[in-house]
Amino acid sequence: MAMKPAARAARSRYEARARIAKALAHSSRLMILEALERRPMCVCELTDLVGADQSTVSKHLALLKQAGLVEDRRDGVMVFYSVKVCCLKGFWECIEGVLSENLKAQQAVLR
Amino acid sequence: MAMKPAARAARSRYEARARIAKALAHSSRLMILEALERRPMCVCELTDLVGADQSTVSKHLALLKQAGLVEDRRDGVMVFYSVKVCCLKGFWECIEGVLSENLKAQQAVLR
DNA sequence: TGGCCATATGGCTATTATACCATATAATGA
DNA sequence: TCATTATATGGTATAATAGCCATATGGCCA
Repeated sequence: MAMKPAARAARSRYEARARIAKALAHSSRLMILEALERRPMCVCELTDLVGADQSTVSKHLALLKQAGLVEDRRDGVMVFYSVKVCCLKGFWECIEGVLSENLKAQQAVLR
Repeated sequence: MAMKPAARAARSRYEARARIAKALAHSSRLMILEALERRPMCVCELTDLVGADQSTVSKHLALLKQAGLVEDRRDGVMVFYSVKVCCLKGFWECIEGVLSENLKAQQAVLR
């Protein structure tokens, strides 16, 4: 049976959201994002930071860019990436909130 | 070469965060979370909502529970799930913020 | 122009995620 | 106890992701 139009619209809204969440769902990308929140950095610097192959980091950056989370600006030979959105604070708070609640729950079990 | 202790600690913090983000990175799970923010629901109800196999929904719920995002309570034959953390609002705001900025950027290109 | 540096992309493999089906488990009531 | 209903789990096929290597691309300077 075909999905009703309203259900289909709701589904695609969740899919759009999930695409953003997926971009945030990798430790290297989280590391990159937090570094870029301090200041723009070139790929080489981020490659050092992450400690993976340059091509791997480049692909992570392409993915973050595709999600609209970062933007790039070429300066000579180097490409500098910077955070594009100003609303990641809520995300970090959410994540840290969950982690601290999980920790509390775990401690309650041990006690 | 071995990673320095500080770098290792930072990495594992990002991995913990990424585990939470991964749990949020699927449209069905986002749909489930938003539904559960309104009220607790049993698996059967969520199965109808999501429109996937019952076993699939059950696995999504197990994953959300494992991440510490929801909790379950058995009531007779049924199991009711509810949102455990109170900090998802920041997440939704973050996601919607990104989506609306992406939309703005897209419109600017067309103009 | 030719060589060099930084970055991006294609190709491949290994791992992980997702879905469904079949079936196990748990609780209830006849 | 047995059948029934709700949920969870194991198996398995397929798709998506992530990593590295090799190489292409783009810009700079001799």
